[in-house]
Amino acid sequence: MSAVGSSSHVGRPRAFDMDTALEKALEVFWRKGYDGTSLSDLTEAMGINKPSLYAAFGNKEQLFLKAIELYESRPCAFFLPALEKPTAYQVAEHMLYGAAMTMADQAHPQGCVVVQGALSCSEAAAVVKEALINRRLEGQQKLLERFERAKTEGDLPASVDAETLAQYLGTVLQGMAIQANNGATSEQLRKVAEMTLLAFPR
Amino acid sequence: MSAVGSSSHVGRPRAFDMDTALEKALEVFWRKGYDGTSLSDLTEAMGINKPSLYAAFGNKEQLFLKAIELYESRPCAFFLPALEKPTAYQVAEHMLYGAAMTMADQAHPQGCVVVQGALSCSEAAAVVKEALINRRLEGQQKLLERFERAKTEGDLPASVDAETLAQYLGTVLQGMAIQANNGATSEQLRKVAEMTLLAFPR
DNA sequence: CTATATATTTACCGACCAGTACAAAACTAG
DNA sequence: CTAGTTTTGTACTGGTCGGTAAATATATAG
Repeated sequence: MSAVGSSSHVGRPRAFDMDTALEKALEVFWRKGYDGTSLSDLTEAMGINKPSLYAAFGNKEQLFLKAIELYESRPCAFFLPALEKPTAYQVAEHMLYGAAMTMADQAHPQGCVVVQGALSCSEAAAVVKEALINRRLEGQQKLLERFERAKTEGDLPASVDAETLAQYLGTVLQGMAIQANNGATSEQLRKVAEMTLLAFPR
Repeated sequence: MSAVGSSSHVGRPRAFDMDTALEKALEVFWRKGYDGTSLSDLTEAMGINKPSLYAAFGNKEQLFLKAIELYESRPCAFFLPALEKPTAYQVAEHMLYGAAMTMADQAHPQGCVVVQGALSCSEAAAVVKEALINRRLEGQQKLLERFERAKTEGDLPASVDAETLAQYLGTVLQGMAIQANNGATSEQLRKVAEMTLLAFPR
């Protein structure tokens, strides 16, 4: 039964596109942080009013978490593919150059929303702060696992401390987010990436 | 004329110590950021009420800026002395180990208030955001000048790009602030500092 | 057409925001 | 003592915060 064919929705159709509205929300959170973003900021940027926002996304907190998911799948899309490069060195290389390119990109706010979205924040932001910490730690954990695999595959010496190596890389990547907020250009970040790789065992 | 001698203040004496009150304010701003801190948070932590705060410190913005000055003269006091070490390498070494020690210290909030006090923030925080960016850039500028001096003094090869070296060090130091917020220990940060120094020309 | 379901608009809620007016309190100067 | 000065506690301001109730608008199902 049931005609599939056309977009079969009962009731008044939504007058905005959820994905582009979420993009707009991400941009505001990215630029202003969770605490610094008001619902008025959001509704204005998204071009909708509050009841539509709440009906579509839950509340401010849930909207933020959905925006972070979008961030990781789009602006920060260089991360996961970099993990699949053939050697640990190339993983680090692609990660660092990808970050240098993305974080200073003038097409969106500078830095990384996972770093700066709720770093120091009010108690009202405790949930999103924890969520962002977990994302950062998960990213570093993925690096660690990749580097341990590299040790078994032989492209990283067995003597290497993979934990510290992953933490070192995480530190530089997160530091680049601050540098981008300071106004650093992609070219400057690329040079920092180069220097970072000098400490990387081959 | 005018008797100096005793504490010659006209009017009702202040019932709190401005310095310890400022310390308390710093701790709140450090933990919650500028946007995330309310005046109630501040007055509660400082043990005073709002009119006293405004009479003594101006307003929230000026209080924050004074707290940052205190931060740089106390918790972050390792920075300037590190610049006076005899070689560029030792400068970097002391800077990195000082940061590793300080940023994960459990005696106060983790990280660095100059990094995380107003990274992404509302328009109401624009002034303090700019002030913090300037502090970060000034710190990096001091590193740059120190490294250029090292080149003339010969303890850094003339071929070294001092600008990139200063930016690399700034990136790692700022990244360590994020790592400390992630829960990294001083010991972990010390290992990151060690690895950072591997890329440092001697 | 009617009934049902969803989205939109407007107007509102209590709570909290940064900041202040005012009067009582506590000190020095004379 | 009185006069002058500054800080204190209390109470309040207009504005904004995140979130919602209720009515209206627009679609589908039959």
